[in-house]
Amino acid sequence: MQDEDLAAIMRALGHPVRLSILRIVARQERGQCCCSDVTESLTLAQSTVSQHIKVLLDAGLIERQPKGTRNCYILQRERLEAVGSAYGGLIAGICGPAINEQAKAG
Amino acid sequence: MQDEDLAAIMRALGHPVRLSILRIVARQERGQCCCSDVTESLTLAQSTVSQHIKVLLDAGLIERQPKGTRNCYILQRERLEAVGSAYGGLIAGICGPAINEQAKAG
DNA sequence: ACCTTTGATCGTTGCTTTACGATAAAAGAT
DNA sequence: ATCTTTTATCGTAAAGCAACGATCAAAGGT
Repeated sequence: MQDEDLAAIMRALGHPVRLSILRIVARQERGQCCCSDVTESLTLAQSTVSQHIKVLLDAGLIERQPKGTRNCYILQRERLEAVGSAYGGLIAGICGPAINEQAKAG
Repeated sequence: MQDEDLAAIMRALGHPVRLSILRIVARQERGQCCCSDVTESLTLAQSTVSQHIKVLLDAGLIERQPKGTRNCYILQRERLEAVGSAYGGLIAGICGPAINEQAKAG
């Protein structure tokens, strides 16, 4: 994963409300999924929640699934885990091989 | 680590230039450290770089170390790794126990 | 004592984000 | 066919961010 992509995802994760939304989506996933559920759990206007959801959608962290009159969302677990790996890679490339600076060049 | 803190750090990591700065700091750490080094490696004004550095400082991802007329920066490896763990915890709490929704309540 | 280097900070400009209410479209219910 | 529910989108205001040049303070060099 490229720096720009990782940064974009980090930005998407960089708001406490959006972390909450991820948790809410995860929690309710097996019963119904949600969206007005999310709005109920947060003291925010529906339009605001919808906007946050869009950010998560654009980052590929959740997926939309129309279901009748409502839109359900499901976690993109693989993507969430890929972000973890990408970050791990960044850290490894930063914290590990910092011992010899030539490592990057060679 | 709390959601708000994690989100704040994510936001700090949410800009490609700042990821680059982390890399540059890591690379040069053992020789001199840097700062004008960073500015040289990036096609950005010194003030802009300084601003990005401040964001990383405030997030606790690097540390300042005055050295004569220049300011050197060093990675806060533990913090970077703590972020990885915190994210891992988030993922685990989200991707794992989503199978039974009662887990969170009980 | 003076000049230079380094780098933080200030002030500004333009863009993006966050929050809101209002509106509109799609699906279901009556 | 009409009404309701759900939710995305629009428009907007306020706050925040990213980039810049200019400036100022601190440390070293001459």
